[in-house]
Amino acid sequence: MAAAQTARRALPADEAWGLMGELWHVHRCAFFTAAAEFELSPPQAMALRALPPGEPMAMSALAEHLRCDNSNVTGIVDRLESRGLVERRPADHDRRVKHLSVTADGASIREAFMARMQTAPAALSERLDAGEQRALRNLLRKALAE
Amino acid sequence: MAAAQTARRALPADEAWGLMGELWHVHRCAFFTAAAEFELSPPQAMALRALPPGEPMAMSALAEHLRCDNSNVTGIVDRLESRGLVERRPADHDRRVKHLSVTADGASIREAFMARMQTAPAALSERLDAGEQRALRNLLRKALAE
DNA sequence: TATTGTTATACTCTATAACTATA
DNA sequence: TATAGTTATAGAGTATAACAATA
Repeated sequence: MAAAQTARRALPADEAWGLMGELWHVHRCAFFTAAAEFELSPPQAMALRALPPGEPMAMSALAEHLRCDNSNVTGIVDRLESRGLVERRPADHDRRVKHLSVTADGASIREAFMARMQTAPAALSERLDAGEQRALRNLLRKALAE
Repeated sequence: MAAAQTARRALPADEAWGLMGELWHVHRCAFFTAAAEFELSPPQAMALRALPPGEPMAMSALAEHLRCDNSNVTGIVDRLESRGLVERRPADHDRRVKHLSVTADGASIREAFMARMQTAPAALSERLDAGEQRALRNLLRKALAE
């Protein structure tokens, strides 16, 4: 039992996961910084990211995506809507459901925000050479395939 | 300019970073779930993680680590202290400074929490074979060296 | 009756500014 | 006077429960 735990803990995947935790920290800070630049709170930024232009989403679907209760989404969307970044519309098939979609302003901020987020930190782009970067990308592609 | 941006965007490191964003999401959920299991709010869990047993830390240092204002730390530590997980003590060299340290209970919860967090998700431990896991670990070690 | 979204409530996190107690 | 931490205040996120409109 103890031996099994030790073996489990010794998996390179676990150490890789721990190292990714550090990158996670970096990513987290990058996310907060980028969100603040656009005057978005973290949940607002997550919501905007979850709303690709032209793909309306129900409030409950957004709540599921944000992993929070429906009731929270009301306030988060209220604030995005008051800034004119998203809009609500009753769904055609069921008038209880409200469909969210990004406005033109929202789409433009969304794109700028996501472009800002997609630049790798120096740890990746400078400390790894081109071949190593490709190797890392390929391993992650495989891990996340499907 | 546009060409340079395109070149920059095409770096494998950027794509790797994007893929890591997905893993980040997984890690984020794992973190929230693990924190909730121990009835810790996310900032409380981050604070506990920042306090290795036997290494007291000033309130302001913890604030810096959590990247929030000093005033927030007061409340976060209040709640941890009321559960008996950490304790405050005026520092010897300067009685304005308060040193935080985990109690025995705090250290035990901290260890369990961190053990819970260090297990890699299936995406890493099952979809990659042992050699690939080692390769991933080595690349991340290099990226994060020092 | 069941479901979608809202409202009400209570607690936590967050930043700013004013305060205290030390230095 | 300058600094470490606290308190006061206000806004935002969170969950639970009760509610409205619709199905």
